[in-house]
Amino acid sequence: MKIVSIDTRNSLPKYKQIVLSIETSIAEKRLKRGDKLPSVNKVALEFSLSRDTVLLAYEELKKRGIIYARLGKGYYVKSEEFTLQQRIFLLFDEFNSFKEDLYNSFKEAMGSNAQIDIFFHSFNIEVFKKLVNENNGDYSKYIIMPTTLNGVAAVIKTLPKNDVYILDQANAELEDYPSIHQNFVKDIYNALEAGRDKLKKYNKLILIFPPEKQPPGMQEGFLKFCGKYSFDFEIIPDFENHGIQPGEVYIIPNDRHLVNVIEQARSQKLKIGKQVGIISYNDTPLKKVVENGITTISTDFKAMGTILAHMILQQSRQQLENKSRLIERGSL
Amino acid sequence: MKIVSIDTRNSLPKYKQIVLSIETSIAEKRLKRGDKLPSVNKVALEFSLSRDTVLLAYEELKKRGIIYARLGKGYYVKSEEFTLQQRIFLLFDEFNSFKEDLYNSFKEAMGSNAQIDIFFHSFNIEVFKKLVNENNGDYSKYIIMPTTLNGVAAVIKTLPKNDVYILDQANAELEDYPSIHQNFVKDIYNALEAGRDKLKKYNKLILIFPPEKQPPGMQEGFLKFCGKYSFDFEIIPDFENHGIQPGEVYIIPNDRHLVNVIEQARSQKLKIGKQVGIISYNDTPLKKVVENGITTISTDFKAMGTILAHMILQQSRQQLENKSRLIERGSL
DNA sequence: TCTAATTTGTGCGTATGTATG
DNA sequence: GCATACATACGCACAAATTAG
Repeated sequence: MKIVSIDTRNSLPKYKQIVLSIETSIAEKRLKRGDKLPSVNKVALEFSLSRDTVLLAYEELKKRGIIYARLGKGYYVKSEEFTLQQRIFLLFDEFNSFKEDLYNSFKEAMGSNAQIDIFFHSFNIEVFKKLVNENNGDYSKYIIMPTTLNGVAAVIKTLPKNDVYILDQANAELEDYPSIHQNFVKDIYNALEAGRDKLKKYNKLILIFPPEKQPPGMQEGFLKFCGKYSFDFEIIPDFENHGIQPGEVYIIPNDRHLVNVIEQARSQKLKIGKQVGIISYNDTPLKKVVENGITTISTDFKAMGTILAHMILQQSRQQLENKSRLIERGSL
Repeated sequence: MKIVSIDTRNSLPKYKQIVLSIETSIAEKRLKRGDKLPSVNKVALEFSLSRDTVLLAYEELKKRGIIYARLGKGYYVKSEEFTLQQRIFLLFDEFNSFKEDLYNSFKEAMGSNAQIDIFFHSFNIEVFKKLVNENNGDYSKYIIMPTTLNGVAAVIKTLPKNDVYILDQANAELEDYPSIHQNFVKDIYNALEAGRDKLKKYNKLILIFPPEKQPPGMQEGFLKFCGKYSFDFEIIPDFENHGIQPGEVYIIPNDRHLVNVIEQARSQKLKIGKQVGIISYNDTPLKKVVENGITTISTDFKAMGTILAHMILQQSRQQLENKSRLIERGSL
């Protein structure tokens, strides 16, 4: 990694890019107090810049007290303590309430020295491509939630490799990038296993699974569990006027379906938690108090945001699985 | 074929001819992403135009996201796809689930020919100022939710006057701008009046009101209603280990407090809708099925988004109050 | 001690976009 | 449409300090 790097596509003024890249080098400990910076002439020559542009950057750093000059010798690092302003590109799939916890905890953990811009691709690859292309070069970090979109890997690879983080979904083509994601296969399997004692009083598992929006791993883990423990099962894409048979357990990723199932159960006078079981995805405060509480399989989005921020601040590059658990309540 | 060409006999305004000829050049691949446009001075000189005319054209192209400027260098092609007629700057206060409906209905009603970028000021005037300044000039419309921040008016006034829309809050200093907002005073007053028959079986109204986050009008309307109909009342900033007396009605803008109140009522074995009343703010699907349904005062955020989009598409400049209503359910 | 090469420091001119009146 | 001040970027010339030979 070089001390100075500039990108002509970047809309940031060149002298500011130089300032930023030197600050980054110091923050990442590639430059330490007393180290000599590359000379003005060298930098100008290497990047085909005017001497004055480089000079402007060095003067700026001098003004901020980060470096000092010795006439006839060179520029040297004076201080390692300053706050580096980060600009973060955060690309979500869609606007929904589960992003709220993630965003807030991420923002909080990044502290005041980060500006975070949020974008949504809405499961549209063209929008995805456009957003990535148009913002490439303008940010210090790129955090991307690719979800189940096809063709994302090629687009992501056009971004600066060291500044990209993958959120929420693992993907074979993106395994070189640091990431924090849910393991959907494992999560649903483990959750069902954790609730197996309670599942025994039911005789059929039904997954409400609209395939475009939900990650395929969910289905895979569900099938794996049903196979292993010989449960009768069904996968339906939607819950519309679907009568409920006593002894069924519904696994419901979407909250609108959850409301439908509860209302249907009530209209059939079926006791939730006795004759019908419900497992919902993603915990929200209200689920604690619906009926006798709704059992949820829940990834801790708050933790996801915090861990992501730490990974960025400490420059660690890991592939982490975000913890998920079964929160047992009265509905199972 | 030149990049820019204008025809004085043409009735089309000169700046629009420039816009059109550059768009054509891009469409015909004579200009590609990253290419430099002829400088403002050159074009002005070549066609004997005022610098301002050329500037107007280039600014128009910038607003549409087709080109961008590098200070001291020139204008460059940013995007080769410019089916997008509108680029919209949407500045929210904070990320929360009620924005979801608003955003989705707005996006839907704007149709495919709009790109919407979302930002959050998090109730911080410095962040607000920075976001507005940095993006001033890059968008065709600016939609802003100023909330209760002081000093926003001066910042907003730096934006192009005809392209600004105010969301969710009215403000005396911003009354010249088109807006769609809740009338918090009227909404809570009318809602309570609508539910007055049911309120009669209770003897005290309690508003849980953390003053920093909630609009002051809410408190004003509450007090007005209590005064007019001689209700005993109390305003508390938080609900922490607050014992419930039978006969109390809680008006709860925040959902975490809602959960606390429900749990407290249950632990005191008080029947919600009989001995304790609850009115919650903002409807969500789950509130239909909590207890026997939670009565909510709810602005239709979905309608707000749709109306906003229509206002923009039809270039109407009105100050509208968004409709709000009391959704009566079992909790009152 | 002299010289050449390297480096910082200073000054001036020109071109371009940005902002304001 | 015109004028003016300002920020960014590039290029050239020259002075002053340091270092290596």
